[in-house]
Amino acid sequence: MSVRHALLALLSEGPKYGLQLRNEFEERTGEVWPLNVGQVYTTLQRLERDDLIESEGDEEEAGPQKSFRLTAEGAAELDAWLRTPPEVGSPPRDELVIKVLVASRVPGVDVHDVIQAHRRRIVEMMQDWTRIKRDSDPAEVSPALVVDSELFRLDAVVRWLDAADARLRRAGVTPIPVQAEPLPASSPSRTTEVHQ
Amino acid sequence: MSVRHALLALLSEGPKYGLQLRNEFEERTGEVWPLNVGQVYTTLQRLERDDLIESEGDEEEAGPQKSFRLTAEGAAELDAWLRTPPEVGSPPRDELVIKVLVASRVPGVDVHDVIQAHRRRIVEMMQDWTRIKRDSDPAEVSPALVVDSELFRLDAVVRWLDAADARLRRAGVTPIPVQAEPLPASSPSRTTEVHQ
DNA sequence: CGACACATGTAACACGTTACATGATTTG
DNA sequence: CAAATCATGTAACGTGTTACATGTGTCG
Repeated sequence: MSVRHALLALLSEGPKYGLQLRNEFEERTGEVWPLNVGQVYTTLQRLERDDLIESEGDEEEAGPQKSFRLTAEGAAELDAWLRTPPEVGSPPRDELVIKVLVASRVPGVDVHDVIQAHRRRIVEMMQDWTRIKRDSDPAEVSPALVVDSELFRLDAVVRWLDAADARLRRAGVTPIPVQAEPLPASSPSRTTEVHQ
Repeated sequence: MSVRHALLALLSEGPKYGLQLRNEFEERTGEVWPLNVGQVYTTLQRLERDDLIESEGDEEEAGPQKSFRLTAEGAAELDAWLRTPPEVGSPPRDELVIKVLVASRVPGVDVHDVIQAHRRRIVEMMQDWTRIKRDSDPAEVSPALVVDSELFRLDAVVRWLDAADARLRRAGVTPIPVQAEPLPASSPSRTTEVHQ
């Protein structure tokens, strides 16, 4: 739902058209979050369908640069979105957490290897973002905020990986050996051809 | 893609059927991440279509409890997923970051109010999760890992909100006043009725 | 029997991504 | 004029959500 409301917010400054909205969105995020143009148009269609925006086609009938403007309903929706923090509920599923949870029970896989491999990559990413932050214009606030958010997020991931590693060691989790297969005594390179 | 691979991982322990997969998934996440049964079935269909799993319908033709088992291809896919850290690329769009980015330019909205309102809610959530963690069985590793990940994540959000607040103050961002409208001298309670 | 849980599906929808198609306008 | 860029759209696909429909087995 982020794009939907982001478009409403951009339109609160005045009427804009599709490509312009995409460009301004990417400007504000310092090109870190590219936004597909197609999605802008389909989202605009849905917003117009829901009467949150109107197309500025009152006098001029068609032509390129089809502007949209906020309706009163749209302004209210935007206001509610900005002021209302998210409800308490189930957090979104985190792929890395699932990976670690599940890795400890997959035969032939060592969770700690998985954790360390990911930890190394996350640290690399943090170095990349730090470099980007260092080389960027310090006067530009928005991109700095985006990079900051990513750095804080990745830092939390590293901390969690360390905590998870420790917790799993404490619990004595050890790799499950790969199942020795009932080989038919021939064809030794078969892996999972269980079709009898 | 998390569910897809999670199902592969669960199936790596042996053949399972739909409902069982959902139950085991929720068991491991301590009911924090509920998983819709419908999604399990559609995901299983796709996995079978992609030859990553096979249905165990060799002898018995139908009946409830339709089991699936990993194919060699599925085992390889699972292994690759577990060992391969994510590619460096654009991080996912974060709704809260977009909200803050965009709030500073919406007329009549004070970013700092938005930030503080969200900060309060996040702290509340952290207290909730801490309570859940305290009241849960310390021997159960998986749920603790899930709760930890959420606590680390929320902590990072709070830190970012504080950093963002400071950065925006430093940059001297102040609220944009609501546009005084060209009123028709009557009906003073109109808000956004721009239709002339 | 009737109600309830188990078990498998399907339909409709929202959102996101990539890719392609089509005009209009500018510019070499 | 031809090519590039601007601008608007559409199509296909994957993933996720909610809700509904349908059987089957068990238990009071």
